[in-house]
Amino acid sequence: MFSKACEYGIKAAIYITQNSLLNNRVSLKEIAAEIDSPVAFTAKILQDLARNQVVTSIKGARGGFEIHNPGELKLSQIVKAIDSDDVYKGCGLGLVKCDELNPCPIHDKFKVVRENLKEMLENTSLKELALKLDDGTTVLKI
Amino acid sequence: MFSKACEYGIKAAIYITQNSLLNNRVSLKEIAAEIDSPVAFTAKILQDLARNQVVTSIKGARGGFEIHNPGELKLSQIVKAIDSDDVYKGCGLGLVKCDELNPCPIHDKFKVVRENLKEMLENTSLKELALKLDDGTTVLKI
DNA sequence: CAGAAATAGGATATAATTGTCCGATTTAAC
DNA sequence: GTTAAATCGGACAATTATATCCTATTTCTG
Repeated sequence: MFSKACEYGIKAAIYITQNSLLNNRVSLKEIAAEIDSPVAFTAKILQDLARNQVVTSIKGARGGFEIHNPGELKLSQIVKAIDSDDVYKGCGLGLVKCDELNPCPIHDKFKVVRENLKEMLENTSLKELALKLDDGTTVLKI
Repeated sequence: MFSKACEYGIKAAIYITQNSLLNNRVSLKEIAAEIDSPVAFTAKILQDLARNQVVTSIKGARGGFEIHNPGELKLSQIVKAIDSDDVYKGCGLGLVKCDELNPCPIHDKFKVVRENLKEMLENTSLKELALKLDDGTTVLKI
């Protein structure tokens, strides 16, 4: 469904949020360890998210990553920044001009799924996901 | 959502079905032309689908491809054969052991989407999709 | 039986994704 | 100011996905 980069990006954002809610800045190394991802690859993804204003990066000693608007930040923004919004907006068969007027054969059936995914991504905030980590009901690795 | 190979596979299966319903066997070249896909790559995908008993391949002159059970054949079987069923069964964050007991943070929300996709793929027959091509309400390319 | 038309399948090429390495830069702390 | 701890960013490597090419094999047709 999502690329590996996007999976890492979501996990990283959730972990950063969990810590930002406690006013706790986290480093790349710590993030990668906590979400079980390759450090340098995760660095690229976080750079990308920083360029897209999803996370705030602070350089230098005691630097790291923060998320300032976890309640307003939605999963859709992360997915869009990393994978593009084709996953929840594009045609299921990859047609470029698939729409109501010129639909592909699975258009109607796929539209429901796609809308469902879109709503889910647009309505899920990073904050609510981080809180599930806080109360120990969910995990980020294994 | 699906790989390119899977998109080609679905389109090919729909086109083959449309013709099999008319007792019309179709060749690789014709399929590739009709769904606008690279010929040799499409050949590999059709081999794969043939190995998985999704399509029947007939070798030799006047050979080609057929689908014998379009009413019973579901999209899920094609997706599973080409992309594996992880798309509609796996964890949204790629965790190997994500389940009700040890869920990832997006587990509950993603489960709904995944189930939705799964139902759609398992309930959609190739026959019904081919019929939409027949009546001209849908297209396979552009 | 010979020839042509078709799929099968192995080898290879190209592109995209995933992952690594290292030097440059920034900044806090002493 | 110097040093250490960070991110940044460019170059590279490995892996997977996509795509092509060529030969072998099968089978219909004449």
